[in-house]
Amino acid sequence: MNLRKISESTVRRLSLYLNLLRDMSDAGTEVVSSVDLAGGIGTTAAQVRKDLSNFGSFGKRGQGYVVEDLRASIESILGLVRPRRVALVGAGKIGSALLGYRDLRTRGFEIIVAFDIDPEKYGRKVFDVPVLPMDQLEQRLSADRIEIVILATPPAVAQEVANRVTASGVAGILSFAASKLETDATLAVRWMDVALELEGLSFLISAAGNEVEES
Amino acid sequence: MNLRKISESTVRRLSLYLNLLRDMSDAGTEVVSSVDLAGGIGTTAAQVRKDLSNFGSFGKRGQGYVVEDLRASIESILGLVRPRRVALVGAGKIGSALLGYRDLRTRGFEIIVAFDIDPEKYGRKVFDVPVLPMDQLEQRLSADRIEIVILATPPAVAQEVANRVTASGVAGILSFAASKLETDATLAVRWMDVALELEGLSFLISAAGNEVEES
DNA sequence: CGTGGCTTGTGAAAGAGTTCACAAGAACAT
DNA sequence: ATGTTCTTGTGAACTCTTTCACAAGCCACG
Repeated sequence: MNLRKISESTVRRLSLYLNLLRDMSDAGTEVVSSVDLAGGIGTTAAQVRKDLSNFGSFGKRGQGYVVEDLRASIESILGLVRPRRVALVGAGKIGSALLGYRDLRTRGFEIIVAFDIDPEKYGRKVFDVPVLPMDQLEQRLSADRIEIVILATPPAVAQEVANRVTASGVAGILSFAASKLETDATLAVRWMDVALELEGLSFLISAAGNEVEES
Repeated sequence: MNLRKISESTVRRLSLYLNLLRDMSDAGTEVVSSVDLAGGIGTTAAQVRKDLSNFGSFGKRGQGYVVEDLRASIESILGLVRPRRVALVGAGKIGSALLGYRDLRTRGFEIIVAFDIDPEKYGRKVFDVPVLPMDQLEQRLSADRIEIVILATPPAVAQEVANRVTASGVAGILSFAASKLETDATLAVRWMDVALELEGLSFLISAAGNEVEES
């Protein structure tokens, strides 16, 4: 084993393996091979083994991997031994949808609290999560030991919220605002952007027509 | 110029350039250099030029790129000359949020129609988009010449819907269901999964503690 | 207890993607 | 015209990721 730089693609695949392993676990499967795992997520067996080999040796030669054990190992690698404490900023359409999204909890993320500027929105609970006014942000992020913030605000205020969040001990941000965020290098940031994914599809669709042209 | 295999990362960056160029266009900026573009999305100037060089030559040496022209060129590359016709399957929490998400339209995607199995949901309009029962799916996908389907159904039915969609001339699917989809190779598919992104953040957060260990 | 069938873990090779570095223009001033 | 300054476009070098291929190990069965 040898912990170096782990690539983003490897981490992404670890998540996919984990999903698969949880399904297998529910289905009662006890042992799985790298071929099965590869087939289940659409990659190669060698890739699966290389991915895992970054973190140690989890299988038995000639046998494969014990589903429960590998599941637990990957959960540990991904830092999911206990539920992660998450907060949501922006209880608009997307934000509210996330509050009701039960899959988050089953996959190890607990939305503890939400924030919004709009008095129409704060002061009540949405799907059991209290929505608070923005002026309580810093205070509650620290008090509730929030690790990750989901940013579902209009793009115009995303940067400002990101700044306030950074100062409150939060370690990661998942942003639904397309705009780039300037943040402290210690803060992990990811983006989700529906339009960007659709643009990717649009490109593939057009390319299918135009095809290759060497020059 | 030389159209080969374009990498996913390149396409992703093209989207980011496009966003930036639209903002610049709105702000009245007329000319932009590869350095500016790189700074705006967090990459290097060489990368910007390499990305663009896949598709032709869009700038003037010594001068940079004309914002309006480059914007139009990238829109054309991404197949966004006219709005893409999109349908939504599953008008639940996430689905409804998407129907109200105006950014989609401004970025070139028009949700023409939505579908749901639940009689409580179909038969009305949500944010001006008609929600229809599932049994009209194939018929309307063809009639409305839908190019892309957004899948926001429970994971259990995602595969079944994907099958029905494939048979209706649709070219791409954007799925919010974590599960893998078996589809025709001609169909372009992308996934969005909040929990997967959170898992990626969780990994980075843990890694920050454990740090590197060479062996 | 040895042989055969199977699957892991991993160096080495191949393939992709990114960065470097510089020649080829383009505008402008003198 | 000529020189200066600036920025693109692009081979070549480099780095990172994936694939290949095989020794090492485990189990079952005779």
